Amino acid sequence: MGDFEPVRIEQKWQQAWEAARCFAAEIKPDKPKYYVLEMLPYPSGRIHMGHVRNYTLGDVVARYRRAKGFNVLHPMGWDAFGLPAENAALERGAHPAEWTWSNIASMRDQLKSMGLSYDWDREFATCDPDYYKHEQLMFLRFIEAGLAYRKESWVNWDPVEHTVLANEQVVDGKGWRSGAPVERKKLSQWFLNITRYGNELLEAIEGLDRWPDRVRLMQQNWIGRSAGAQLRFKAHGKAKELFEEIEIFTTRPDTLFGASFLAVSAHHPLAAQLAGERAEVREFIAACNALGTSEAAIETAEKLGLDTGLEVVHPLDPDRRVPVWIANFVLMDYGSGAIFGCPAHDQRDLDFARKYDLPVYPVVCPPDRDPADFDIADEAWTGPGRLINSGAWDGLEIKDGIEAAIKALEAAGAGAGQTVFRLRDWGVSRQRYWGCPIPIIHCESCGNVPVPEADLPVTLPEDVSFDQPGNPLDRHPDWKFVDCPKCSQPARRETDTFDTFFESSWYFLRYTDAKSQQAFDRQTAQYWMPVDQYIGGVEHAVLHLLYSRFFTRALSEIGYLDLQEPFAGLMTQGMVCHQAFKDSEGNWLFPEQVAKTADGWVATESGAPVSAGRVEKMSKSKRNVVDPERIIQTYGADTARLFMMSDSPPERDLEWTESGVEGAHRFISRIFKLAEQGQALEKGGDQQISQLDEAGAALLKLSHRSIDQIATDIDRFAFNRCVAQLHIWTNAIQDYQAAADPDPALLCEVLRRLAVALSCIAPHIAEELWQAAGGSGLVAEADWPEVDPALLIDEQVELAVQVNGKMRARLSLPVDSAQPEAEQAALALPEVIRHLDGRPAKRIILVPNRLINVVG
RNA sequence: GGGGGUAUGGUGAAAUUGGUAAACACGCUGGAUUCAAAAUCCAGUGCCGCAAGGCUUCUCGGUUCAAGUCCGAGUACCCCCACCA
Repeated sequence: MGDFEPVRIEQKWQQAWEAARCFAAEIKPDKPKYYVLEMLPYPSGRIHMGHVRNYTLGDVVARYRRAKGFNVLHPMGWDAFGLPAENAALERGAHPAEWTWSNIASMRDQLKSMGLSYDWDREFATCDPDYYKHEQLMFLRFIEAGLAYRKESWVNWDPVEHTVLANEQVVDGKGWRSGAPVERKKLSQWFLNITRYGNELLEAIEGLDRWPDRVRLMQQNWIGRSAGAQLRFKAHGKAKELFEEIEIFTTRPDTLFGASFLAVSAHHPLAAQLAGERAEVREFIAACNALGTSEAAIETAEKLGLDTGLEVVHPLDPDRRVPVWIANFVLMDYGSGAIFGCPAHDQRDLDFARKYDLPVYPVVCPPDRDPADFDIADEAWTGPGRLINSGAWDGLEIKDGIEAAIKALEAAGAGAGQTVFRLRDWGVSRQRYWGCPIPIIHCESCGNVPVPEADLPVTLPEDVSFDQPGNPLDRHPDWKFVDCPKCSQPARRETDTFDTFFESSWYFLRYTDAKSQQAFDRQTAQYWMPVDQYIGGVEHAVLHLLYSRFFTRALSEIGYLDLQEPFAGLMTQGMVCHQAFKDSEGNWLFPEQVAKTADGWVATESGAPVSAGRVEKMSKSKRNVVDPERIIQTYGADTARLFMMSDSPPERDLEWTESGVEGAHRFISRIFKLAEQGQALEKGGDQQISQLDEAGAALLKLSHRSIDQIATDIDRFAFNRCVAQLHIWTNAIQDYQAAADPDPALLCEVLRRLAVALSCIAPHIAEELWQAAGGSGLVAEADWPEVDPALLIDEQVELAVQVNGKMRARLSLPVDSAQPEAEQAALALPEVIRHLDGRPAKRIILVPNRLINVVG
């Protein structure tokens, strides 16, 4: 056979799989279905190690399920809209479409070289009108159902990308992609009504039992439900000229008698109203707006307020007046943009009250304090206790106080119980070119008019220029000028496009029926959905994963399908990391540019010393990247795949090391040798495995156990254990082969079993092995081997023997030995006699087949 | 500030969920092979000790016949959210 040439072998088998159409999926009623999906990539141009890890994980699951008899759907496509294409256009003059499609072509080749078992017939790119036309129709249906609407609102404006960002896309007050501090701007925008499902999305998290707890918790926190009360303070005196009442939200209505001020946000309508008449208010609001939203700014920001001089009436005590302030720490977009301040039981309110010399009324007394002399110094009491100074509520626990307060408010017609969510509606308008056009026409007289269905899709014009910042669609000479579909008067197209998370919110449905004339066929989608195993990065815990859950519900509501949750199982993989290197001038160096010597790391070219930094996520800026293509060209895809699965459990970060890759390659080469040797063996055919000697019997037993254990391990995503078992097994096969008189029929049988198990992780070399050992057809289509339960049981087992809980000896006993025999054998052991030191055994604990502990 | 997680040899890690700690691999050491090297193969490798033996899962305490695993307190690092009323 000759030298091991991974690339040649791998291409050969990739062609064989394609010719046999091994991975094409279709509905098969006689098999259980299994939908494995990895988060679809953005076509940046080249695959990176994160992709390699993600798709290898998915491919192992897909190939394993196929062998186990499932009807597997495992598709791949491209999340092809997005800003990098526009940036490329700006920098290189390439049209975004051209740039994107050529990136897709090269990344497809790279993925194919990995030997992934995709049904490529279902591939699509979201920038294709054949894809996005369906979501334009969905959007119109959403509008009809009240799930999409347009409103003017304060938005997060990214000054670098010149577009609006969703709340989910603002991280630490900065754009998630550009990193630029986000500005506040008021714009008219399209929103999807995700809050309508706030409760459902929250409560259904409970049932997502095959999702990581971490992600479930993040979604719960993101949705952020809090129960409390909404209540209204009526205007008093001259305030009546300005407003009737102010509505506030609180989670602690029980502390209502502790209210010493009311504060509204600087963006509250009342503040705007006052700003019209008073310069000091205008100045204060401007100061609030200037304040950054970054972490540091918030930490150090002082609680600032401005007394409006206005007063309101306490809702449950008509004689009590409460002053109204404007405060910088009150957020307009949470609750009603106004709060009542109860300094005694809220630290922030207390700081504010001390600063502006407002009264502090304690209304909750801690359990261990006397109400008569309980006072608040500079720490608010937020713990448990009983109500005081609260009239009829005195003596109640907080929980009962809240209930009593809500009842009292309802009776007084001043408020009611209310639940508010942190989650806000999803703004989907983006002022960009490379996205799905929003199918709306703005008409002076008819308003926002949907593009008639017959006119869909609204496609992007190709002749656009990127010579200046902003939205090229808006600048296009004629694209936006159309007649109103209703009144035929000149009107204007919506020039915003959808947030790209719109596309990724339903692509998993399109895969089920990628050639459909509709978005997807309802029946077919119902067959394949939900996705049984979804795999991707944890960075999408609240963005894509929440939007997709919402979309699935929304699409069900408008009749596209009948499903609540799109992803039954979720696995979030860790990052691929590498050590970062810096030369003496502070420049980052690529791993290929450094070498380890006896004196430490040096630059290969100059020999100058290099400082080796932390092991961190591979990133272009720190140059600590390794190109998958180079690895595949050098070692082959099987090596890259095996390494990815070897050491770290999938959810943990993985450090890419050259020595680890070489270890993986060494193993693949050993398998190649096994295959070579297998070629020479006399094939078993129908011949029975002859009477086995002891070594043969042991190998057969190990083979059955390995198959059993590898199956369990893949089910649990314990791929590193699974690789360990492959090592143990392979070592044993080599030992058996090297020892005297191996049975060729047994070897073939064992090698075929090994080939099936191996085919999940290293599918190419597994085909080589399968063929050499006389397997018929392709191992990619082979069934998972049967396990003989009789071979999983030992006749003799080794038990640990402890004296007073300390390990003293080992003891070999027949399996399932009962207490009397085990006791007898243990007590006879010299180590036990010695450590008992003449004392009688008071108690003997037997853990069957595992351990015996003599207590003396 | 709130919520969550992690901590095991020189390194990545494993431990059937309370029952023989360190499987498997990397690295390292020694040996075989080689003119030499690479590759390959064999042996060793938690720590202390010549040995018998003792010690060891971040630290301290507890429960238990038995604790890496359970409980309490603390330390370090990581992640998410954050003027959320």
